[in-house]
Amino acid sequence: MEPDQGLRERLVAAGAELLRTEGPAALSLREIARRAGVSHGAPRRHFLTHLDLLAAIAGAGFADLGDRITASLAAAPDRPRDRVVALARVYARFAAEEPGMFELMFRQDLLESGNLGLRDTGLPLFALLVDLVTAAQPDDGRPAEVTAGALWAGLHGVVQLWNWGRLPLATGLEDPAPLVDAVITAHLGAAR
Amino acid sequence: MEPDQGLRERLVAAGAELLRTEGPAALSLREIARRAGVSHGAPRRHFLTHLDLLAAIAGAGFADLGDRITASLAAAPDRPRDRVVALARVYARFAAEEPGMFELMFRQDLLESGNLGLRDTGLPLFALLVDLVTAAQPDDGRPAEVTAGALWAGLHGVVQLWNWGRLPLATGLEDPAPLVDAVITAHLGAAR
DNA sequence: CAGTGGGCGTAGACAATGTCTACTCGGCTC
DNA sequence: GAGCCGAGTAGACATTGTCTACGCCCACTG
Repeated sequence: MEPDQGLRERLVAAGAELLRTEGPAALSLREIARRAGVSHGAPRRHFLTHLDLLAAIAGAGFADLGDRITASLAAAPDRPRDRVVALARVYARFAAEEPGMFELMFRQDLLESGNLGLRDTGLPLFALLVDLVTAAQPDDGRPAEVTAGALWAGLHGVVQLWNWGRLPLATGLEDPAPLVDAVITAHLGAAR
Repeated sequence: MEPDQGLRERLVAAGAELLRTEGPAALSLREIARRAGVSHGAPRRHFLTHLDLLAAIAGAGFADLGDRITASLAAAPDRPRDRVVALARVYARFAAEEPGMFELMFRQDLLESGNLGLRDTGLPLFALLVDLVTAAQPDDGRPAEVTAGALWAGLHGVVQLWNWGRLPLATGLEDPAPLVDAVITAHLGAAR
C-alpha cells in the first residue's frame, strides 16, 4: 500500500472500508478517524462537517460504480440493447455486493448539505444511458431523456426494493434478474 | 382532539408530525418524547428501542398510504389500467408531499430491527397491484408477479430518484408525471 | 377494607457522538 | 533567525440512546 497518501484520501478509504464491513450505522466521524489512525478532530481540517465526509465517501462510491460500468461496456457487444443489459447487470451487482455504499450514495441529506461535488455525480451515468437509449431507438414516441429516465428509475427501483426485502417476498424470486429483464424489455422491446 | 389516547399513539403521532415539519434528522427519541409531553424515558415502556419507535411511525405511514390508495380506487373507473394510473398518482403524490415519511418507510435498518409488524407492511399494496396487473392482462408473457414487481419498482424508482433530485436535473422536466406515464405504458401498453 | 403488586412515567447516570476552541509542532518564507 | 501557517492533538460542551432506580396510582386479592 502507498504509505503517503493524504489524510483526506485515507479518511475516505477508511470510511468506505468501514461501510463495507460494519454497515452504514457504524460510519461515525470518530470511528472513521480511529480507523484512519488520527484523532477525532483531524477530519475537520479536510471536511467541515460529518456530512461532508460522508458525501466524499459516497462520491468515491459513484466513481467506483462509474469505473465498473465503463469497464463492462468496453467488453460488451455493440448492439445498444446489449449494452444497456450490461450496464444494468453492473448496477444490480453493485447494489447487491455493496448495499451499504449503495444506500449511502442515494441518501438525500448528503446533497442537501450543499456539497456541489456530489450534485453532478450520477449525471454522467444518466447521460450515458440517454446515449444508449437514443442508439437503441425504442418506438415509444417519447424523448430519449424520458425513456432513459424511466429506464434508470425502473432499474434503480428494482435493486432498491430488492435490497429492502419486500420484492423477494412478494415475487417469490430469489434473484432480481428477471425483474431487470422485464424493465429493459418493457422500455426497449424484446431481445429480438 | 381526543385527550385520552394512549401514549403509544401519541408518540407515533408526535413523531409523524415532527417528521413532517422538521424532517427525518429531527426524529430523535428525546425530541419525540418532548413533543409528546413526557420524559425521555417514557417511550421505553412502549418501544424497546429507538428503531422500534421509528418502525411504528413508518408503519403509520404505510397505513396512511394504504388508506389514500383505497380511497382513490373507490372513486376510480373500472378499467384496470386506469386504476393503476390512479394508484400511481397517489403513490407519487404521497412521496412528493411527505418526502420525510416516504424516506423513513423504506429505510432498511428499520426492518432489520426485527420488527415483524413492518415486515409484511407494503405486501398488501403489492398484492393489490398484482390483482390490477392480472386484470389488465398485459401481453408480455410474464407472470403477473414479475410484471407487477417491475411496475412497482419503476414507480418507486421514479419518485425516489425524483426526490433525490437527479431526475429533474437530468430530464429537464418539472413534474414526474411523464415518467410515471412512461413506466405504466411500458408495462401495460398505451392508454388505447 | 387493608394491602400489595404491577403498569407507567420520572429522574439521573453513563458512554458515545458531532462540533468548537485552544494548543502544539514542524516546515516554510522573509 | 523570527514569524507564520497548515495540520493534527486534546479537551470541553451539548445532545443522543440506553439502562437503572425510584415513585405513583389503580386494580385486584385476602
